[in-house]
Amino acid sequence: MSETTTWSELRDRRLAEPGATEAYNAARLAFELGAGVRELREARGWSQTQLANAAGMTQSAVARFEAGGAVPTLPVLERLAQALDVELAVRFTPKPMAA
Amino acid sequence: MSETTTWSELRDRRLAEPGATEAYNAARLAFELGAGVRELREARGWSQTQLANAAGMTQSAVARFEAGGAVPTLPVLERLAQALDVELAVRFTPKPMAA
DNA sequence: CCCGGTTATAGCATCGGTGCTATGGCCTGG
DNA sequence: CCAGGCCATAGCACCGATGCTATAACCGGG
Repeated sequence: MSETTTWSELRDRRLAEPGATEAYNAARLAFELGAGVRELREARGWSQTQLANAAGMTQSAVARFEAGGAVPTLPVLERLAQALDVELAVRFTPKPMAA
Repeated sequence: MSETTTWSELRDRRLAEPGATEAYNAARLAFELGAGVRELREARGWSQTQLANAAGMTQSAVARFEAGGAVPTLPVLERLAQALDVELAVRFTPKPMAA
């Protein structure tokens, strides 16, 4: 994740346009969720294949998701949560304090 | 909808088939999120058109969303949250208790 | 009675996530 | 060296959410 990747390019471009931060935040969410799933999965000692099987998908789908390759949809998140035996919480919370 | 088939019927039916609860939960999430957005919007005294404008979408999209007509995607939720000046929280939480 | 504002719904095009198969690289154990 | 398990990626078809315009229903005030 260094400056040589297209990541920073994309981010800067998106941050440049006003009101484009949402897409960036969504991508960020995807990445964090992927990392979270990976943690939960590894904590259980499962392989991607096992989790995929439990969640009704294939290993490639799990890999893509954990890599943050796409912003996941709520049904998929729900299935993963169910497979990992955790609860998926999606809610609007009052903003902390920032600008 | 409330003529012969009731909500609880639908729920029970879906809960009956194994592995179908995810889709049901996703739909439920869509509905709850739609209601939540409606609350936040009305609390600000905004019209669907105003919110749509602020969120970079059209009134019809907001209406569809509030009606729970489709399971929203994370980018859309992020934009709505930003327009409503709230934070969108999506996370996996340890399950309270089995059911 | 018409008009402006608001919400709901339909129809349609497009974009993107999902699901799948297949493959390659990597490491470990036999 | 070879076999097997694990992960990453590519390519593709399909489905569904999104975005749009247009329209209907409703209600308020002029």
